[in-house]
Amino acid sequence: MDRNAKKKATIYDLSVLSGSSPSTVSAVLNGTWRKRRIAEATAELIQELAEKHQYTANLQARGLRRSRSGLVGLLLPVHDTRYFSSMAQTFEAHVRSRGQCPVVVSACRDPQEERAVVETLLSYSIEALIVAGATDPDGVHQVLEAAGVRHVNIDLPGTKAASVVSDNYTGARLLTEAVVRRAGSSRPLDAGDLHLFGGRDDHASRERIRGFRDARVDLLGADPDGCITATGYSPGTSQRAFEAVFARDGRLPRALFVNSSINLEGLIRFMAHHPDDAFADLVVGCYDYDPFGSFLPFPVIMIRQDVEAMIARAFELLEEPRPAPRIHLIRPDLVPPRTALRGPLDALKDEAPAEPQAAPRPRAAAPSLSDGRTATV
Amino acid sequence: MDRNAKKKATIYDLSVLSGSSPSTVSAVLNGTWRKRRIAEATAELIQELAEKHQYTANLQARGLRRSRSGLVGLLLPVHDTRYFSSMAQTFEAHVRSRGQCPVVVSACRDPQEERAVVETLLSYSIEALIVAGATDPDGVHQVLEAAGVRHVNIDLPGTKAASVVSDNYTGARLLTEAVVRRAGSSRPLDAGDLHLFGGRDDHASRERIRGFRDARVDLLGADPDGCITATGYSPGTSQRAFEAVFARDGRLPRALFVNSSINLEGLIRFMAHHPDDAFADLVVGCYDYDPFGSFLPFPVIMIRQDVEAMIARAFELLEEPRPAPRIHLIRPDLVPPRTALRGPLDALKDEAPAEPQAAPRPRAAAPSLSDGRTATV
DNA sequence: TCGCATTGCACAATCGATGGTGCATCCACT
DNA sequence: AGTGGATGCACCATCGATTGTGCAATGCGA
Repeated sequence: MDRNAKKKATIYDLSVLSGSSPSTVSAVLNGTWRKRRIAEATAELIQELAEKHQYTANLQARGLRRSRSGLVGLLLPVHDTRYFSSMAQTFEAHVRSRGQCPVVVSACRDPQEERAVVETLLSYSIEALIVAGATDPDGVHQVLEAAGVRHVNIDLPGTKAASVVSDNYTGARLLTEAVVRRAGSSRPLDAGDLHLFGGRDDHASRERIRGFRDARVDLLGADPDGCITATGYSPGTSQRAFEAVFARDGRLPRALFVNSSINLEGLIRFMAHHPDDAFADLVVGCYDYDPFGSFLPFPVIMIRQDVEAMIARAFELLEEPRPAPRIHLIRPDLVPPRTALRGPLDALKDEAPAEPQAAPRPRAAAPSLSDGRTATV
Repeated sequence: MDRNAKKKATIYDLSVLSGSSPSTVSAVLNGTWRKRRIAEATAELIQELAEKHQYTANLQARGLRRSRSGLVGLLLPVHDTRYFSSMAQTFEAHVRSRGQCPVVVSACRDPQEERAVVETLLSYSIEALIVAGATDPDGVHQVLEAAGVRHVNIDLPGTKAASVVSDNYTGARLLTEAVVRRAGSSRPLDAGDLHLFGGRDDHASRERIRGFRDARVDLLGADPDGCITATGYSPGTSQRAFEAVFARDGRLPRALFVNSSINLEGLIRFMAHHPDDAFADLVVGCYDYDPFGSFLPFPVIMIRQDVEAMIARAFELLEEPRPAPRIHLIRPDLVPPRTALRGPLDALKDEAPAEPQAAPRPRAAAPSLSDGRTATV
């Protein structure tokens, strides 16, 4: 209640209380006290006092002194995608299990913002950083290298640091093949019936486009122009791209390769404005897995990037003293339409009552919200 | 390249280089130099040197000295949900626009973890914290209050700090009404045909259940027992709950109120194992909006919590010197089936090429992945 | 009882930035 | 020349924790 924020206890407070010196207190509380031959009794006393006064170390001071912070960072392009949010979820679990503190920040795919965010993290003596989907991984690398901070690219590779990347070429081939097979099962598919939407000029998009083209040549015997539309990673732009093609051709292509779930959002925006028969025949392949995206009213074949494996590999690389700046490919999985996969949330302990329970009826008509503590906007 | 992480330049380095004292350098570089009557020429010299040597302040040292860090935190239960990931996205934009550094962490709905995470953040002299969907907001409050750190609950209210919460009662009524209307339009709906799944014993669930019950009585004239199954916020548990009801009744209820998109994931897991006719008649209302969830093959009416408004209000409250510990309700929106709403990603500048572009063909059959820098897993 | 090895701990420097205080210097004016 | 007020900056303590070093007290054997 008091605004007079009671200052947190410090080792100096405890040193006065215990009659020991600050250095002794410090040693006891950070576990190095045996090495410093502190008597067991002294240690116990200090630990009790610490407990009693709710001592917690000032990590800025510790970080300043040790020039390391216990922070491990994940730099994302954006949060609001199941691909990246599952990455954040997985990342946090990994960092926690190593007793460190995860920090997740996003940089909006803006190279300047990426650098700025990394500078900020560096100023907090971050210990390691996973750089996910960075627009300018090498620029970020430069900053991190100069500061001597370990880092690994993930999702989009750089040329100067180790990178963990989905096998986008193989994934795209698989996806294209699956889409062609599915769309061709009703009636023969023409090469011109298969379009790719989404992506920009980044490594992932290039590889996927390459896989798409190769598979199309192999399976449909041709690779006509005008069937690839780069829209960037933006739902709005994607929607407009679909609208444009629809306006031009009077219909959507029968088979779509959608470069990411963000672009798939563009497709459903399009969908919201068009009658169902625009989708009657449609088969979609989509890079990135989204559980609900897998259950749309038309068949959506997805590629699930193996986020768990990618993060695990990234942490292995962070362990290595001098990881080579090469690309580590992780094979993604093809996900048939209407498939509900488990995700990182399933790993959470005790997230729910052990067994589904019938909810108890409220004791009375307790208007728990109408007791004067509420307001409406 | 060098592993010998060149130490970052400090004000002491610059003080030697410039021939001024460290305090002068400090004043120049943090903008207080006019107040300290430093000569313009001195300031310019130091600024040039700083630029040249890429000086960036050690924020841990600054934080230690000033006992504030420029960090603003968001504590989430989980990342991997569009509701919370959109909250993170919105939060970051707000914090950035205030020139501070956003930090997003999750605590897995575990009260212990919540406290621990907050302790950690406190140790970094975090300046303010938004506590979202905390299982034990008052426990968290106690820790924060003791440290004198401003904070606001969001999504789930506490009794001791200001809270910004969706109007869950009204939202649930709206949603229930919409579901009943929709499901009843084909043939009359019986009160027993309407079940609620999901939630646990938290404020949001209680309010939603209250709204659900009230609406059901109003519209269907009864509120039979056994139609509410609390599953917690877990897809797996939800799935099992649907399976159990299905096993018992041989079918799903015709109308479902699903307490959150996490529970809706349980429904699609169920769906993946059952033939389509189990869903022929189904009408679902779901709390939380997920763009893809809105386009499932059966009608899904959703409630979109106004994350933008909630975050905005939360920041207003953080401004206030002593916000009262009351609940601020934000009205959520009813979202008809197959609706694609804009989200925080739409606010990102220049996320894509201005106009959809045809992708250029690769210059050659450049096997950019087969140049020896790759590996497959 | 002397000497030497432990044992147990205190001292003080240090990490980098901040900000209150105070001391020269210079100019203007009487 | 002497006084007074700017002007421009240096000095130093401080934030809290860490860690190398050193010294008193104790124990033990000779």
